[in-house]
Amino acid sequence: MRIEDVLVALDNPVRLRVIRTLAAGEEMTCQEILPDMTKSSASHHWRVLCENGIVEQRREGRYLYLRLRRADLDSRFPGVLDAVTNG
Amino acid sequence: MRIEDVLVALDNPVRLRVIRTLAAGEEMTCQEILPDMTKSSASHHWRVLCENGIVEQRREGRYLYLRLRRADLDSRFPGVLDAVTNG
DNA sequence: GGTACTGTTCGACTGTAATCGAACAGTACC
DNA sequence: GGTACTGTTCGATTACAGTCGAACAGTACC
Repeated sequence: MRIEDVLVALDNPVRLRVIRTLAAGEEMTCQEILPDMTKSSASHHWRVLCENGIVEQRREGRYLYLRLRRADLDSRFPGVLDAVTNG
Repeated sequence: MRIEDVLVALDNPVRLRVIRTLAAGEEMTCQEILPDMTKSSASHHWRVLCENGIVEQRREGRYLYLRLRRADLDSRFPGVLDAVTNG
């Protein structure tokens, strides 16, 4: 988990919104998080968030649940996630 | 000082290198920090770093000294700068 | 004033990320 | 099997950031 990758994922208004949404509650389905966005665009952001270690997925039937990797991020880069979510 | 702006400034390998260089020592002249880069390109990065609150400038004759705004960043977003500099 | 230096600004080019629609794969349910 | 839904992948378009060279502004020093 490299800070460079985390920063790539964080430097985007859509992904920042996703992270803040996930930080507020528990795991959510993709459509719950970005209902207004095209599925292809949203899928692109899921991939970036996953590959860069911000989020992990859980498949349940045809639904995909996203969950913030808060513990991993807090232990590896303490303060970063708080800075993002607290503004 | 918004976290969004800070993240924009941090998501770039050149600027990350500048920040780490400045974090190691004290204030430095522009040319000391990026001796290998075109002046116009370097100047572009100074502007981003300044406008987004990462760095402050001090003019001395024809030299420009850059200094990391460590105290401001640490108090506003504790942990972020450490995450960047410590890897 | 003239020369040498530091950094800025401008225009142009290039590469890449974000976006979309359409086609697809997988699952659920009838 | 057929239909409906979730999310992925592909190709194409668009917008923007990074880069460069050239011209410029300001300072220093002779």
